[in-house]
Amino acid sequence: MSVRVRFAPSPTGYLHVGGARTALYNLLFARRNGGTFVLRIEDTDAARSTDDSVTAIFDSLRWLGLEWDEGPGIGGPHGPYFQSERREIYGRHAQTLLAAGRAYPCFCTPEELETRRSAMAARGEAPRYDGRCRRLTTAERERFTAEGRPAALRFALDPAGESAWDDRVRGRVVFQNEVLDDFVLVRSDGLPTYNFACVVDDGSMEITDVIRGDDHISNTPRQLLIYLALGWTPPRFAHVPMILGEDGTRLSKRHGATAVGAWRELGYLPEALDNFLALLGWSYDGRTELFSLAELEEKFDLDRVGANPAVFNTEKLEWMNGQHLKRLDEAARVQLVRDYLAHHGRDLAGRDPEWLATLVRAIGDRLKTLADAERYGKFAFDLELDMDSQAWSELLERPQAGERLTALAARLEADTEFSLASLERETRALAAESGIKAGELIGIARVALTGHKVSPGIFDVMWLLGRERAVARLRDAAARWQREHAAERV
RNA sequence: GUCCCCAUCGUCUAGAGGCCUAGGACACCGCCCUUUCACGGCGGCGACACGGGUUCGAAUCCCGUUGGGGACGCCA
Repeated sequence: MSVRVRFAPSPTGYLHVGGARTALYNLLFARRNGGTFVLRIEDTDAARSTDDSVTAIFDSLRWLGLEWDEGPGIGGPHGPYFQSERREIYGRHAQTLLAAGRAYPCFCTPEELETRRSAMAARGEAPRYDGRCRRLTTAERERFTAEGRPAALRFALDPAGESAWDDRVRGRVVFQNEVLDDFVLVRSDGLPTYNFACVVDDGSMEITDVIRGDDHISNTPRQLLIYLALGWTPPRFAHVPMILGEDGTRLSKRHGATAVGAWRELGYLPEALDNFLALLGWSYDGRTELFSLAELEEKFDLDRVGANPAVFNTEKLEWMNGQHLKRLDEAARVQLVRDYLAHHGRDLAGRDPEWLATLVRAIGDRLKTLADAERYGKFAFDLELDMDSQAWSELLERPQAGERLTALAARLEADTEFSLASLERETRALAAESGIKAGELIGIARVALTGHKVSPGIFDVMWLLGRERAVARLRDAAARWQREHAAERV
């Protein structure tokens, strides 16, 4: 039987990195095995599900390159792919269980259940359903129903025996059925609960392998029981470990950027994020770390997914993003930078394409994220210079900096060629004539031209600014230097 | 509290009884390259949680302890 896997997010927020990794593993497993990757939206909780979330999840998945083969917008033989549109299907299977005596109506109200639960907790007992409605006589049931009391449907659990499975990442996992209780299958409003909907859907969609976060491990025995009660063969399960925040606790909002969209905004590449996420729990050979999505599709293997939780390490992601950026050819890199800058409010429409290409080339490997293009290109984008105060006070300490900047300004003004080569020639010649090292002159020029101690190569900087602006900035800095020195001496 | 899961450098990991004086990567620290930073090269720091077994031999297998995580909802 060919492999069928699914990613089944509930649309109650943005796609976060944990979900993205689960989706990625499912897709990789499907691709590697020539299988089908299904997307299903688990929106049975009407109060918390939103259309915006659905859209955001689709966007993030597509951005990451995780295109589904079957699901919303694409269709397929097992639709619909929104749980909210599958009520009749759940109802049908609920009837089957009811008729078979594997489920029974429960008339307990949420308030009653809550009261009993807290009483049990106070006594130090595990909070479980006490089975009260299971013991109702037929007459009582009929009476309650006639009274119009709302009923949920509960699973009639046999506490004997155990539920176990061979997990593809953890090996054999065993639960004694007696630790479970008569859990709810269908809520009194007629909507299925997660466990029930999940089994009905995975079963009817012919899912062969369920790959999900290990926070679902304790749901698995219940789901197994439902499969059996329905007379279905359960899929294979693979529970992948959670992704934790830097402090070792479950990743959440307070850990900063956790949404896939947030990383996109920060200038990260989808392939870098895929690569990084894939390695959070999976390894190829312990040495190779850089993979494109295509390479992951070819090499991913569930057998090499570890069982221990992984901390999301932003620094490594940044490094990896830089590596992916480096591997791009220049045209692609320039295009990404252009799009990113435009998206973040930089109007580059009037710029010569070659100018931006030169900027990107000049930034070179400093580009770890697309946001670095803004950081290192700011000196050239803005008319006004953004002077770093630390850099300036250091410049102030350089002997004769004012005179040297003035002299450099004169050289540049006279340089009719104004090419990378001529700029370098003129700058080095001036340094030689002044009896100082080129590095000294370049250092002060860098601060004068860019306002920072770190920047792209200085000749690129000059060229990117153009003669007029470069000369003006050198003169401005020279004047300020003289002024502040004069003031100091007084 | 009950149940389940996990346990190798700060972090991600390799390791499936001898190849391990435990390998790689990020981060960090030196040195080299160099106009700075970054990139690249070289080197350094740095881990088998603990205690019992099993075995000629254990990071690897078993048990326990400790620590961490998760689940105990008419949420998913």
